[in-house]
Amino acid sequence: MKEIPKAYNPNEYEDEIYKKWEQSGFFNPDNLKLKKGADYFSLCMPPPNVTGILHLGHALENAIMDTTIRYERMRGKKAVLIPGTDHAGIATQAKVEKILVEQGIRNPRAELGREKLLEKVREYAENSKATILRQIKKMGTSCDWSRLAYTFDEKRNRAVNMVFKKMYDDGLVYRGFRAVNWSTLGQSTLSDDEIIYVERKAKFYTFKYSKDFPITISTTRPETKLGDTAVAVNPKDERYKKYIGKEFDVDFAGVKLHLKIIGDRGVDIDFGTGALGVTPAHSLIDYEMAVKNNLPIVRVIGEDGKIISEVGVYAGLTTLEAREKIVENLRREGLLEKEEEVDQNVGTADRFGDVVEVLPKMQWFVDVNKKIPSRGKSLKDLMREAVTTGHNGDKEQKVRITPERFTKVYLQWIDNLRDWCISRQIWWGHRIPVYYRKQKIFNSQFSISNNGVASRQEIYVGEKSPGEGWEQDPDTLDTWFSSGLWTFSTLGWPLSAKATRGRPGPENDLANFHPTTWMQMAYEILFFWMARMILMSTYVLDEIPFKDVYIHGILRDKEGRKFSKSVGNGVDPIEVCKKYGTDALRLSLLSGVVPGNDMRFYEEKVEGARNFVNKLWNISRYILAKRESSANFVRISANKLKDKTLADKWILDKFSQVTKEATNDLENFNFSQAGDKLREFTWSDFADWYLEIAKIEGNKDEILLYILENLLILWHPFVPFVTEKIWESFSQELLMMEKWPEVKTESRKQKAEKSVDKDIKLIQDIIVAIRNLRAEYKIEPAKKLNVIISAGSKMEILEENAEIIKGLRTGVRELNIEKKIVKPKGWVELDAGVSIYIDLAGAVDIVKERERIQKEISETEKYAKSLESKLNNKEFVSKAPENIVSQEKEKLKQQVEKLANLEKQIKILE
RNA sequence: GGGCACUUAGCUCAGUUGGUUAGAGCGUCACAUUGACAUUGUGAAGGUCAGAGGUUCAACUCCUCUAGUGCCUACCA
Repeated sequence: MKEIPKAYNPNEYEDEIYKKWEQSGFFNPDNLKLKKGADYFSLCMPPPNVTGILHLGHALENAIMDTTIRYERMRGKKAVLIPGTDHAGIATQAKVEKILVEQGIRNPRAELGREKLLEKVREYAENSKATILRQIKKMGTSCDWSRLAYTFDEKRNRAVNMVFKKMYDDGLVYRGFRAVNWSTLGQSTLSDDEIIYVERKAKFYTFKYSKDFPITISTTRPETKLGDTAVAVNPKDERYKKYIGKEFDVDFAGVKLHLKIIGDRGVDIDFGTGALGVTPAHSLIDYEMAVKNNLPIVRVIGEDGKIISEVGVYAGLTTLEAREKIVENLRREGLLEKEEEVDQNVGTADRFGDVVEVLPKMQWFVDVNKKIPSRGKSLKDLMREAVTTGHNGDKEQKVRITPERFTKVYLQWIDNLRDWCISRQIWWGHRIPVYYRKQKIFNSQFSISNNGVASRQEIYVGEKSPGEGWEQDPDTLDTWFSSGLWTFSTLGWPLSAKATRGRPGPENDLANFHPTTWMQMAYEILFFWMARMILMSTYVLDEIPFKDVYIHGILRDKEGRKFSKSVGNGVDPIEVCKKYGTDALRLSLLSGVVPGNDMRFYEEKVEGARNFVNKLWNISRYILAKRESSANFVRISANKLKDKTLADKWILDKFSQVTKEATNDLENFNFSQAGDKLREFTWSDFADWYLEIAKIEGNKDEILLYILENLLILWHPFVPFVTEKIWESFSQELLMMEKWPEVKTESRKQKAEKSVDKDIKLIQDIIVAIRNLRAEYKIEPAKKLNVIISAGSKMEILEENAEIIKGLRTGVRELNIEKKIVKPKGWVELDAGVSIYIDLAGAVDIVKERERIQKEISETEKYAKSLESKLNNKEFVSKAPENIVSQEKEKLKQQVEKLANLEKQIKILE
C-alpha cells in the first residue's frame, strides 16, 4: 500500500472524489441497483436565487439534504435529490438594476428598454447560476444533475402557463381594480408578504378637515386625506352616532372633499379621536371598508409617489412636500389640534427598500376564498386541510411539519391571508399568459376603469398569442407563483402527468416521486414558499407536495447577529471549504442544528470539526498501516469475528449500540445527535480506549477493520469526502454505494452479557484513578509504580486485564492482584470499586492525603444521605416503580461500603 | 394588541416520553510529547438548570406567574 500522509488534506482529494461519484451515475436513481419494490425517497432542493453566490445558509441546507439523501441511498432506497435554481423575479432584476445604476445608467428601464434590460439580467442570472451550481458540487451534494431544473426554463414556463390558465378557468385567478402595495422605487406591485415592517417615529396629527366639519380625526399621513371619501366611527360611539349616514362637503386645505359618515365596528372608540378618515385608494383596510360601504375611490398619489395632477394646488409635489404644506395650512386655519410623536410600523419593499405606497390598480389576483368549482372548497381550505386532517381528509396525505409548532404559525397566517396579488410590473419573470385586443364588443368580461375612464377589451388566456392584433399583458408573475409548483414542475409536470409508477426514467418521475418524501427549509420562507407549494400542489395535482417538512433556523455569527452585507460579517462557505475542508464545514454545520432554532456559526467550531476529520483519517491510517496479518477484506461479517477479550466484547457491543442509535437518529432527522454519538464513539471509545488496548493485546486486525469499515459507512453521509478517500485504500467499490449496516436488535444472550459494560467500566475506573493520582502527586512519567489491587470477586476479570491496566499510561511496573489483602503500611489507597494500593515509596504527603480522603468522605456522605432520605420516604418506596427503588437501594449499599472503607483509610493514616 | 421561542459550565449548545451524583465541544489550568494523530494525549477546575409558586414519591423535564432576550404577526387610522 502507498504511504498515507500524516494529515488529511481535503483540497487534494475533494474535486477528484466528486468527479468519481458523478461519473458513477449513481446520483441518478434510475441507475441504482435496487431490490424489487424498494421505497423511493425524493427530495427537491429549495432552489437558490440566482442573485449571487451561495451563503452559509445554503451550505447548511446542502449539508442537511446531502446527509439525508446519502443515508437513504445507502439504506437501499430509490433516492433522488433534485437540484435547481430560482430566477427570483424582483430580487434579480433589482440587483442587476442596482449594478447598472452604479455603472452610470441612471434609469435602466427607460434607457435600455425591455429586451435589452432583460438581456442584461439574463446574462447576470446565467453567470450566477453557473457559480451556484459549481458551489453545490463543491459542497459535495449528491444531487441528480440530469434532472437539473430552473424556475425560469422552458419546462417550468409551460407549467406556469398551464396552472395560470387552469386557475383562470376555475375563476380563481381574476383581474381586478383594487388597492395594492406599490413600490415607487421598484415601479411594481408587491404581495403582502413582500412587505417588511420597520418601526420608526412618526408625527401623529389630530385635526379637523374644515371648520364646519363636526368630527376631529387623526393621521400620520395628512396628504392621503386628500383622497378621503368617508369618516368612519364606531356605531356604538355616543359621540358620533348621530352623524352616521350624513354627508358633508368640506374644503380640506384647499381641496374639496365629499365625505360620508359611516359606522364600522372595526373602529376603536378609544384610539385617537375615535373617528377615522377613510382613504380607500391609499389604504388596504380603508379600501375594504369602501367596498363594504360602496364608497367612491379617489386617487391622489401617483405611481411616481407624487400627488397627481387632478389634485389642484398639490399636484406634482412629493408626499412629504404635500404633507408639510397641508399641515402648515391646517395650522394657519387653526384646525390642527394636536401634533405628537408616535412609534409606527411602516411597510417597506423587501427588495427595493423604499416605503410602500398603497395605490388602486388593475392587477391579477389569486382568489383564496372562492370555492373551487367541483370541489366545494377554497384554496384556503386546501391549505388548511393539508396540515390538519390531511388532504381530502386522508391521513396519509398529511404534511407533517417539524417542529410541530410551526403548524400553528402557518394556520394563523392562513386566517389572515388576503387575495394574492400575482402580477408584477418588472420584466424579469414569467410573462402573464394573457392577451388583449381592443374591440367594441358588448358584454366584455372586463372593463378597465382607470381614473373612472372605462374602455372595453377582449381577453384571451393561453400560452400562445391567438393571432394578430392581440397584445400580451406586459406584466410578469410573482416569482413565488412558479416556485410554488416546484415539487411537481421539477418532476416533469405537465408532460409526465400520465406517468407510470414503477417505470424508470424522467418521463415517469411524477408517478415515481410525488408527493416528495421530504423537504427542508428555513422558517423564513414558510409563508412565501411552503404555503404556496401546498396551495399549488393540492390544487393542481390533488396531492400534497411533500409528506414531511423539516424547518430549520437561520445561521448567525458568534454575537448572534444575522449575516449581512451591511454588517460586513459575511462568510463565504467556499472559502471555509478551502481552509478547513468541505467535510469539516458540513460537520460543523450539522452539529448543533436543532429543528426550528437559529444556530451560531464561528470558525472555532469548524476547526473542531476539521480536527475530528483528521482524527478519523489517522485512526484509519493506523489501522491500515499497522495490520499484523494480511487481513484486507471488505464487509467482514460480524458473525465471524472472534471476540476473545473483555475489550473485544465491549467494543463490538458498544458499536452495535451506536449503530442502532445513530440510525434511529437519522431516521428522525436528528442530525446533530447522530453526529455527536458517532463522534463520541469514534474518538473516545474506539480511538482512546480500544485502539490503545489493541496495541497491548495485539492480533486484532479483523475487529479493527470491521469497526473501521462500518464506521466509515456510518460517517459517510456526514463527511463524504474523507470517508470515501479512506475507503479507496481497501476497496475498488464506492463507499457511497455501500449498504448501511444492519441494525440488529439485541439478542437475549447479549443482554445477559451486560456485565461486560460493568467490567470494562471497572478496568477504566482503575486506570483513571491511577492516572489521576499521578497527576495529583505530580509523579514524573518516568517513575514507575508498584500497585496491589484487592480484587475480591473481581479477581478473574482483573487478572485477565492486568496488562491493560499496566499499559494504558498508568506507569505501573508491578501489578499484584490479590483476593483480599490489607493495605501495606505507607501505601496510598484508592477506591475505584475495588481497593487499589499504591506504593509511593515514602512520598506520601499525609496532610494532602488526609485532605483528599476527607473530601471524598464528605462527598460520599452527602450522596449517601440523600439516598437514605429518599429510601426512608415511605411514599417513595410504596409509589415509585420497583426497579427504581431497588436501584436506589443498591446505590446506597455501595456508598455505605465506600464510606466505611474511606473512614478506615483515614484512621490508618494517623 | 395577539402569538411563538429562548434563558443549563467562562463561551456555543445537547439533555427523546418526569427516575444515574445534569452532559459535550471550545476555552482555562496542570502535566506529557522519538508513539497513527500537537489538527495529539492524560488529568483537573467550573453549574441553586433565569426567578417564584404549584402538581408529583420524584421536576432541567409538566402547569401557573414574573423578569429578561429574540422572532413572527396584526386594520390602532
